[in-house]
Amino acid sequence: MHEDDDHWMSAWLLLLRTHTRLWERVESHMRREHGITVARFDVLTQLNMAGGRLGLSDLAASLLLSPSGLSKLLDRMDASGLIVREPDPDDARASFARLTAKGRRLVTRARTSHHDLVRHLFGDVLNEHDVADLARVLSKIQAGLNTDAT
Amino acid sequence: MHEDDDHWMSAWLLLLRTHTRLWERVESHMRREHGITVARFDVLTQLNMAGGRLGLSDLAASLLLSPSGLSKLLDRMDASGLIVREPDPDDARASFARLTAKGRRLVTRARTSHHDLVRHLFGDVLNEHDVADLARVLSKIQAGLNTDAT
DNA sequence: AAAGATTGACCGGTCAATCTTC
DNA sequence: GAAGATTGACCGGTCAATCTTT
Repeated sequence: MHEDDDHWMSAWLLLLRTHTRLWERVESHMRREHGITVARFDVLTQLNMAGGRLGLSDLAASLLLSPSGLSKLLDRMDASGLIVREPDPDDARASFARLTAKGRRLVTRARTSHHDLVRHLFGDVLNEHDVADLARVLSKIQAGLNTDAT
Repeated sequence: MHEDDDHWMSAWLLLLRTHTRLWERVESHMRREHGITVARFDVLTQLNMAGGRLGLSDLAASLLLSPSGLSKLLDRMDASGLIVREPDPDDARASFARLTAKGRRLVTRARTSHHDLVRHLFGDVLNEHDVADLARVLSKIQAGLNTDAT
């Protein structure tokens, strides 16, 4: 009841380590193959799924990103010609981000390759049972996070 | 066989999201309760486990951190009085990082609280079976990462 | 030449403060 | 006053280039 508590810590460290290594792999792949970071790809993906345009607040929420973090990311993506900002005609405080043609081309091209990589990283080593277990456990953790106000 | 491929992507996104939220929780806890970031706490923990002193290369490797990343982190921790650098008498190229008294006090104080938080985040929602499943699946993923040179 | 470490330029992110509009 | 967004100061991290020592 006292030494075995390390199970939780081991699980936490394993999760951290796995995330870091997976992230590195995906990041370097996207950079090498498409000259784009995952953060930018995620923005492009959200915009693409939303039909090409999305309000900044919605975008920030869907990306689990702070407003200021998004603002700066969009600055850099704007400078790279991947997106543009558009005013909201119904509310002068609000803005939209819109995919440029370049941004749309990039996300279209990168989508399949990214999908294949993830399938490779997970599918080559996990069976359906593994994936189900992973999803179940991670969902439980998330539920716990939403519940308690610690 | 074609629509079900999204299982891998869903798992990947769930892993990302869970990691992000857990990290935020732990980070804000450490900052609030101990005035320290997780990155710094991890350095202190490694040094403490090694008896107070560790070579920079070893430290970087154990933290899954690049040499330059560690160098800058140590600069900031040095400025905060948490560690000091020491020359290696046997190799003038190499350096050690050593815990200061302040650093040791901090890691000692924070250790229990950090441990309790992790036990809370995992232990309150997962049973032994869940943890075993999580560890098994994450280990499989890690093994796949080590194997392929993609 | 290779190894250990650092520096400069950059990316991505937070928080607190601010500005404008609602 | 609250909401949407941005800015400045900062943390943490990578990569490429560099310096010193081996």
